[in-house]
Amino acid sequence: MKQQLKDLLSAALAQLTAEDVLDASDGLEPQVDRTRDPSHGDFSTNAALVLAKTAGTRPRQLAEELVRALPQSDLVDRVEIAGPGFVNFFLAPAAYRALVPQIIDAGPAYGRSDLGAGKRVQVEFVSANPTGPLHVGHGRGAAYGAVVADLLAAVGFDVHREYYVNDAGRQMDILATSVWLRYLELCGEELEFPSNGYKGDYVWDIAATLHREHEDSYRCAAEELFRGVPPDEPAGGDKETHIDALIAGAKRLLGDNRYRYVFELGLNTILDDIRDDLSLFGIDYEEWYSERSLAESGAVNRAIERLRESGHLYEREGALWFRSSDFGDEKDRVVVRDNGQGTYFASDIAYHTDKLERGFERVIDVWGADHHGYVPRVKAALQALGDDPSKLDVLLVQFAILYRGGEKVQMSTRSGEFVTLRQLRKEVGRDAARFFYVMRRCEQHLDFDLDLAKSQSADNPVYYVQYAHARVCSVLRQAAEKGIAVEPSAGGKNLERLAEVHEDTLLRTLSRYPEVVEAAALTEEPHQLTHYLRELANDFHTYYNAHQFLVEDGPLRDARIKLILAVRQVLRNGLNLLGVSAPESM
RNA sequence: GCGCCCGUAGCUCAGCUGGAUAGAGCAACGGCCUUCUAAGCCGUGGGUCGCAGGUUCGAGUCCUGCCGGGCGCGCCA
Repeated sequence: MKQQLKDLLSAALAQLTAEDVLDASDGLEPQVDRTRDPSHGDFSTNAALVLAKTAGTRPRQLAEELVRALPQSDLVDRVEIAGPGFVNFFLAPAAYRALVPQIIDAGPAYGRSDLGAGKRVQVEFVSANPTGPLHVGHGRGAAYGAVVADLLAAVGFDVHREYYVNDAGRQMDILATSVWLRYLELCGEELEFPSNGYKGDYVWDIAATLHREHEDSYRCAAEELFRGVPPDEPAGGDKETHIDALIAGAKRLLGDNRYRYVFELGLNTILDDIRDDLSLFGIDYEEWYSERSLAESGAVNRAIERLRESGHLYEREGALWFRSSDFGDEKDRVVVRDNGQGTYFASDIAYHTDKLERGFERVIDVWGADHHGYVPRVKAALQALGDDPSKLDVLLVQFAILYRGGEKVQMSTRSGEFVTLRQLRKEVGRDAARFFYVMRRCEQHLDFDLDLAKSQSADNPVYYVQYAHARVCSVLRQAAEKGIAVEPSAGGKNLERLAEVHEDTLLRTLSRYPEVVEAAALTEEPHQLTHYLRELANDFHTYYNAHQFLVEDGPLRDARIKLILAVRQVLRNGLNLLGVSAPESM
């Protein structure tokens, strides 16, 4: 609808340009907006106000010219000029009613478009280190990224969902060592578990697997391992040097193959868990991209070489630095450490150039807001390598704070006492979790009220929307029991009987859905969709309470059933985009 | 100290990228079930849009400076 009005307006502007009322250079994109106040019509344009200055006329006078130049259309009932020079469009009621068969016929396709024209977009999200199960903090990025991806797909982009697996680096070595230490304990060795190790129960589980499959063949004496290792922090030492020494000891005592095996066992067990967890959360990826593969394929070295050749690297204090401050970063960054090891940043440079080399026209990274300081350096690297940094869009998601009984739920990752995404899903259910996570703008801190998410009441927005869907289904069941034939394919027949205010409101809301999906997709703001669905559900519940659907009057009944069929379709489509189920009964 | 994000009703948040008289939901109060699910609906009250300037026909929205809160400023990932 909005698009059709834009087309009409463009035609009028072209007409006025031809008449020399407007200058061709004025030609800006005509803007058509929904009105807030129904007395201002359905849509309005401020074109006359915007163009008046350059056209050298008064806004209201230009508005009159504009109205005169507007082509005739069945869509528009009448046009008014109001206020300082707004042109208000009042749409024909028939145009709204015609939506009902359009929605029913389109089915799941209603609201989808080809705006993206098949352009390839990559959305990388979650990408949590595979050092433990996903916790509730990851959940928000997961839900948010998934919905952004689905929205972009809905408006016609070719979307590639990707999880960057950080399967290299020290954190993984700490995990492998933690597993092995637990294994040694299972073998009967007595040892002091490092304060910086991973202490979660899942580490015991992986160790148990190792012990079950290989019994004592990975065992060595704990004294041998700990001999010469500098003291841990509680013992007055440094926890970092302590654990690094233990890692080195594990590698030495196990040898390459056995160390590798423990490492892989930990990685794969956790990765399988994450994959399973996300899948149960309704999230599946096109690709799981290994960080390690970047080093193994030489991509990291290639990226570093390209930076060197273009003169953006220098050596200092034994390390290799990237002069990112030349590209707006606040200081330069190390890419190769003095011990010869590449940094995480070096992998990330290679990863991001690889993304662009794979031909994505747009690359979206969903990160936790605590990583915001990292954005300038990645963009700097892309620019230094001659790539276009504007192709990369980093969406920073603020933290979610859980509340239970009005109290903050405490979380700490290392101690293993965190609340996992699995536990959350178990507690509030997938639907509530998915919905709550995307209810707020991503820049906004999220207060996640566990009690509310679980409550089966009107306060709970998920149930509120789902209940509207179930109610429609219930009415249709009743209709079937009464032997009332529903003919969704009967086109616009009887629809002129829809004349109640509640029906008007509902039709207007239904007509907005494609605009909402488009806006939510282009601004990467899923919350627009959750707000819309609540509104649509509200309009439906209001209608439900005000009018009987299964009335004696056959044609009226038919019209109303078609209307609520359309409502059901839009509720379904919207919930589906959010990854939330649309139950037939509740 | 520097950087990013936030500040709108008692609480949690929208506000369509600068438009017309700032909106929802909770919470409070008052109504509505012999009728398709009351997991619902209707009504009432509630605001210095953190503060001060600026930009213009027009600012909650844009620019500057303060104030308050969160996060970040590793050769960790």
